[in-house]
Amino acid sequence: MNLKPLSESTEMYLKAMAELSGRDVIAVGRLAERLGVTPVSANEMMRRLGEQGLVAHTPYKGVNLTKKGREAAGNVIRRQRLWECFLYDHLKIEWARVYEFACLLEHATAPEVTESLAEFLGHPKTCPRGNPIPEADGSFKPLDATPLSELKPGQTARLLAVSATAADVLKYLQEKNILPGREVTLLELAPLQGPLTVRIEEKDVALGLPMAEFVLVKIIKS
Amino acid sequence: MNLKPLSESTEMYLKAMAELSGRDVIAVGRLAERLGVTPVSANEMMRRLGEQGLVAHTPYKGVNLTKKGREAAGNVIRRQRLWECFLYDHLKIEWARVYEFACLLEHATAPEVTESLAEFLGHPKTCPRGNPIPEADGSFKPLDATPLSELKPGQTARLLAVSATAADVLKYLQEKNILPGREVTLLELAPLQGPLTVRIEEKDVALGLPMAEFVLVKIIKS
DNA sequence: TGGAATAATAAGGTAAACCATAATTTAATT
DNA sequence: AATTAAATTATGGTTTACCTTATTATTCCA
Repeated sequence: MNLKPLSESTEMYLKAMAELSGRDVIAVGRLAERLGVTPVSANEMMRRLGEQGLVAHTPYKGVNLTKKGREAAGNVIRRQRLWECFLYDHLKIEWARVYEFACLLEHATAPEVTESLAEFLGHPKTCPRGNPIPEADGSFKPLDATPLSELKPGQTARLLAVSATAADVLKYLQEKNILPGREVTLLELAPLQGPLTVRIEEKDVALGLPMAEFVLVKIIKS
Repeated sequence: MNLKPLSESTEMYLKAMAELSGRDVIAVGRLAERLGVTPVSANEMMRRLGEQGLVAHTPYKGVNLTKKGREAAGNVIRRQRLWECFLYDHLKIEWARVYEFACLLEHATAPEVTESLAEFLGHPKTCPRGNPIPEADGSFKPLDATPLSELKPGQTARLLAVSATAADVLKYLQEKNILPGREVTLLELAPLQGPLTVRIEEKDVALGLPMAEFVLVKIIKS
């Protein structure tokens, strides 16, 4: 299938695209922002990935992963999340830092190692952030969940996953106990994109709207 | 200490130098050969590493690691060999392939991860190839051993370590059961740099002289 | 001491993935 | 329809680590 191994940079782009796309096209600008590069750089990269058949680019509309690209992205995400499990469960690395360390390792992992690791870990279904781990063939589907930002005041939900990846965001969430498995109740939603106040583990925590979008929940009580 | 992380390429050069140097200077040509680059490229790299204070280069004589370079190399080798342990003991990766996979991982391993891994593994002293694992501070000393190539016919020795790294060499050694811990007896040494014939695990095996230099033993019976 | 082999340097080139700046094109909104 | 914002393309530049070919310097050995 894949003749050449993908470059680290390529893998990062694919992963970002998979994490970003519900199913509609992705604005190249948003992608650039997420990866911390200029729109010009992201555009150049989209051309390259287009030539490799990994992404479909409709100028002025946006980009999308092709079947091949989606599969490659799934593989990268699989590796990443398996390493997250290992680092968290076995090496006892701090929850908030697991992502960044796994991100380094993911690009240096041969397929044989990935599958042996999955075996070693007992084929986990989710990473410590609660996100599902793609199958060995690269297939995956997005988590069926609601962003915390869409909760109505008074509703209670089970925290399913944190899709954030930025170290400072993860650090904040860890400190405030906003972790998968916990129960959250939305107490108040300030107007004008204001912060949400949620109750979690007996404590009240304020969350900005953008951060609340990274927190995925399943409503259990209205 | 180390402000910037070293590049992957830099790490490979340092590691190769540490593995190559008994204690005397290393000919740049030999280094180039080992790394599979041209002498010109290796020379350029030596200039760069010299500027960073990692190697001392005496033109027309050879290169040597500085204290700083040796420490950095020790760190790289430590990471590498810890991963070898993990891949072999826990992931059950084939002995001959452990080195190459660990080599990929070593460049993507943060110090926190290295130390947690060491802890997880129970602070092993040697890698599956029998080579000692440097300390957390990067210090290490070469194994006190004799190359198999220096044995006299009739002598028996305990196999301590395999310093080879090339995949095909490791594969051959694995197939012939030339592994750390085994007992070997040198049966015959053909003249003119000819092959050695050794008895190991009840079988007779022929080894070229260059390969025998990669096999380190401790003589136990003359 | 004179070559041969080895080492070093010089000069110019490649590829990937960035960058900035500026110009152009398209889309979206009023 | 005109304006503005966003996306794209064009140019030219940077860094790292390679490469080739050619030239010069040194060391070693006979």
